[in-house]
Amino acid sequence: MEKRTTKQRILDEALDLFATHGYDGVTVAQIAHAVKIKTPSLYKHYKSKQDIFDAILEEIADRYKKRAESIKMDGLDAGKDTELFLNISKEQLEAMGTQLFLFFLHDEFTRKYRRMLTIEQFRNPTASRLYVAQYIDSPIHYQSTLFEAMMERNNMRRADARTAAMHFYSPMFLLLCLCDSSPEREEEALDFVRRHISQFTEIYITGE
Amino acid sequence: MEKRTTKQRILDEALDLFATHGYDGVTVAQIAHAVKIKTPSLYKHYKSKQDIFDAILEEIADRYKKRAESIKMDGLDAGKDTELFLNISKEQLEAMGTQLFLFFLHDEFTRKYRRMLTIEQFRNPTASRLYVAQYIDSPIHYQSTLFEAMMERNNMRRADARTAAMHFYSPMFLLLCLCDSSPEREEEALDFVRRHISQFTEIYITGE
DNA sequence: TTGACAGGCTAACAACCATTAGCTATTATT
DNA sequence: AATAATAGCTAATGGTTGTTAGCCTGTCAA
Repeated sequence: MEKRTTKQRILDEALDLFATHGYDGVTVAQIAHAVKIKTPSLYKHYKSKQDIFDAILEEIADRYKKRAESIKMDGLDAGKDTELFLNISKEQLEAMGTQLFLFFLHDEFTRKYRRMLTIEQFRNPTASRLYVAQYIDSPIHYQSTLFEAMMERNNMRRADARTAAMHFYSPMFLLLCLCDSSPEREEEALDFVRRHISQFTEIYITGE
Repeated sequence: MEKRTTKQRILDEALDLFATHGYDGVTVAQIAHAVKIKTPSLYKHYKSKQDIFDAILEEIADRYKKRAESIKMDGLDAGKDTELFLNISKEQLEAMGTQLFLFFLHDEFTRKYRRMLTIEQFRNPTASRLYVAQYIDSPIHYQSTLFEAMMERNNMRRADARTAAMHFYSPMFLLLCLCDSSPEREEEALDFVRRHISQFTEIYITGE
């Protein structure tokens, strides 16, 4: 029963357009054309252009909330992943990192709405909140608790965990920005990610 | 004689508007109003709205080019700064880093056009090129040559210099993005910058 | 003094935009 | 079978947008 309703297709196509042209750079006619219906038919599903935009933001917020909850259910925050990190080889860690990076880079929905939030963050307070929460605060907080646990067990060089988290995450963030802007440099970015993780573990992770 | 010509004021006000609303979110009437002239008078100075935008991009490219040239004239790339880094205390380094960060954050022109490039990078190839060059490639390249020199003189832990450069720069980049989106968190970001540099030097810089 | 030009203005326009009204066919409910 | 609701369509509208035409005034060189 959960096919691919028109209402959902409107959101998908609108997101696709907003993600490169921004809210003001897209006309309702363009959205309708992408969905293959006539412009006025859009209004059978959403009461305005702004309403479509808001629905996309809501969808993003929902997905984020659900993901955050599922993380908290998997043991106290990063508890489960701490175990993983402890008994992992340097090579496995590198593979894990690149895989995560590739997911963020390639997953179509993730990628499109990251671009949309990047564009809209300066004029839409909700977009700004979501952008900061998802791409800055949340990853750093997650890595932070992970590293704190590892430091306590002496699996990691003792230092400020939040700073270490930033040292781990921010290169990924920068390379994600690079790839969003210049997708043709993906391979180069990936190479950077690998060397980054490798060098990070060499510096921060104790024992072999 | 180089007062503040109307032609230049148009660029300034247009940049101001483009930096928060994006190209499509700004009307020529808004620009004219900000300059305190009537809309059609704009066309005595620029032949179209797009022409105004292109002139801004050109101005950005010019400033960037000049800065790059002046760096290269100061000895071979980062040669001069290498000396500085060698005979600098940890505290001085920290102060230098925060000062540089604050300049990028507070300098009005720098800040506005960074925001504009952020918004326009996905639909304008020139904006994309400038964004990547100025905020990713150029800083990393600069830090890279600096670190290479320092490693050769054993002033720094030997490692891949480009990766080290990313470790040094990317947290600044992330925190700049944070402040652009949430200016009220500047103090927190600044604290992060300090701890980052402090932890970085502890890890990478040899000797005291 | 004359004349060219720069730089402002008002008036106007065609194109485009988001949105509404109202018709119709299909589907679901009673 | 009758009815209501859904979701598409065409046509139209009022407002806005970028842009042009053409007028007027002050400046300055010839």
